[in-house]
Amino acid sequence: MSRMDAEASRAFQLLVRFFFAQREQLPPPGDELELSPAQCHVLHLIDPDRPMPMGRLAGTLGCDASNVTGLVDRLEARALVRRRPSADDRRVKVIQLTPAGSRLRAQMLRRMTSGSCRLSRLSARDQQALVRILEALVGDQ
Amino acid sequence: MSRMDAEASRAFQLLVRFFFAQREQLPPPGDELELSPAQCHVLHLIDPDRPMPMGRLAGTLGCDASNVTGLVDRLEARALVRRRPSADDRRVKVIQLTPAGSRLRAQMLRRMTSGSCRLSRLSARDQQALVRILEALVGDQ
DNA sequence: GCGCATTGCTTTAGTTTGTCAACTATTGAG
DNA sequence: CTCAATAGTTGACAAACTAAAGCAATGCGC
Repeated sequence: MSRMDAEASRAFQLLVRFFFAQREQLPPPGDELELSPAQCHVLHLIDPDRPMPMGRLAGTLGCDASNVTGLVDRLEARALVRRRPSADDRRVKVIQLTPAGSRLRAQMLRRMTSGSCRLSRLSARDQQALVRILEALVGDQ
Repeated sequence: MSRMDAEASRAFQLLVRFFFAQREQLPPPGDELELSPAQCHVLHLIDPDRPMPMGRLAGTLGCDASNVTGLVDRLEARALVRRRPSADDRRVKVIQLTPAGSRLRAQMLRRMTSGSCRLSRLSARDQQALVRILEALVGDQ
């Protein structure tokens, strides 16, 4: 394994570890939030101001479309999300946060990135560097 | 939301996106590897030279111990992993890669961190910075 | 030594997550 | 209009996960 690959391998390992560590402080179990990790991700991905078609959701989550159907079913049953037919294409259904969903999302984001959280204990410099590097990694879109 | 929190929130969002993007290139479906994401993570976490007790596995994955039982069951059924009683404490079972498991792990790591992969397209400088920051984040252990 | 709470793992039962294949409805190309 | 492609749903099933109960080993207090 070359020098670069070793570095990449280590970075990858650390990213995975960080991901799981972060998961711990996701849904304080027994809380009224009570969202599964997958549901958190869906909620996280939908900007309150920019509803998202289910297909794009499946694409971003890297999973089957039929899986998204189930996820959205459960979120819709809890009135956190609404299916709306697209004006452009009647096959498409756009997922929109309800006010309750929007509130819950904000609360979740606050909880994950404030005070007690690992991320906010980094120096401002390191936080910016991290964001810059990650943006390069995901292609920014 | 303060300046710092915005940065942390963005970093978190990017991390999740990277995680899902990376997942795409995990198990080329229909491949002989044929590992589920969860199985990949277990395999990834076990260093061939340093077997790991199930409890620590559960801790790192941030999931219930009984879940790890199932994961290890399936890996053991495919002879990628072995349960061995610990010498120190007979309650503990340490998980050890078999030669086949070790080979598969190496192959997986190679595939995820070489050439085509996003991580290896970062500059060496950025790779090192990323590793340094992530180490601070996960506490290094 | 003896009790007794604790720890590490498994089992059972139940939900959620995820895949695949088949289906419906809509779209768009020819 | 015909036909292939696309968006989403359904049904059947495997895998991932949790909570609760249970078992064996540990270790602490006495």
